[in-house]
Amino acid sequence: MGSEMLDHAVQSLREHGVRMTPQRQAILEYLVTEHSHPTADDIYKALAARFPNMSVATVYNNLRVFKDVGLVQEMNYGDASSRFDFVTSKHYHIICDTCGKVVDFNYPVLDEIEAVAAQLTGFKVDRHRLEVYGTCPTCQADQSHTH
Amino acid sequence: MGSEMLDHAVQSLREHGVRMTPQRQAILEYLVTEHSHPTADDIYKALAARFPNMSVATVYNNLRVFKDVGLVQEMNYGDASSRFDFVTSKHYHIICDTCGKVVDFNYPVLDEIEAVAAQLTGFKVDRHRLEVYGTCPTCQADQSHTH
DNA sequence: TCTTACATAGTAATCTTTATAAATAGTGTA
DNA sequence: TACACTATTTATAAAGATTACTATGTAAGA
Repeated sequence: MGSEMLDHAVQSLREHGVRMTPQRQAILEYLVTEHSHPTADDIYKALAARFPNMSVATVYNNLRVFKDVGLVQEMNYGDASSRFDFVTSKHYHIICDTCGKVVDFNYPVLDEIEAVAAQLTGFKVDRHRLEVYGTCPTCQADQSHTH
Repeated sequence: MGSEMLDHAVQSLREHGVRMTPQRQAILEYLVTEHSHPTADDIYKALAARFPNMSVATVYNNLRVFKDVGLVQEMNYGDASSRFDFVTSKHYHIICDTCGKVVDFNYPVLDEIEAVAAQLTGFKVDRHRLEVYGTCPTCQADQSHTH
């Protein structure tokens, strides 16, 4: 299941003339396997055991490559580091203000707002970005206890 | 007109126990007057003439204060600096991928997606964030010339 | 006016991300 | 399989944005 997505991703990279290296493979695997919306540093730390000499720059380089090929989506919240999400199907994100957890949820793609924006502003629209913010169930529970 | 919003903002700050200083006043004025979605550095540079000794930290401190009181919204795109927008009425933003220009456009507030997200994930929803990306008319023209 | 806590200035420090250059290692081809 | 070409990695420096810190200054109420 995950392996299928991985194979597809590798093939997609090959078609773009991107070479496969062990580090690249590992970063990709991590993104496919974990659904944790990791930061570059998360990935770096997670793979430190297998690749003690891997550079942080390698993580960033590869994330950029994946992004350029369209395999990965970069998300940037406020002050913190960017988070990276392996693109599977169309979904939006909801983010916990307290603990930072990111959860996917499905919702029909908002094509209409793109059309309206284009009409009102004269922009040629490429894409949009939508995120919902709030408090996750866990943090809600914590808050009522502490209170 | 702008003065009314300014007065209201100052009053709102007073109610939150925030002191008014010349620097704070100036930063607030700038945000109300300009509709340019400035970065912290934009503001710093714009006020350098009037406040030659003002620190960048002061700009950041005040922007945070304004944000905490709800007067200002912080927007963060990819790698660049955060941009700050004085909150007037409900509107969304469209951003040019080429030159970075930010333009407001009006669209009915998407309350529904908040409700759906809450139901699907169990989050207590607070707000959402929506941005459209594309190419502004100016950059579209430039691109067809260069081509 | 006096007092006190908050704000500012100035600077150092932190954090994230990118740039650079030399060393390394994929991948197609002979 | 060996070679050559070039992308990739590593290591480190550097850049850029934002925050932390501390002494000094100042707004605002008594």
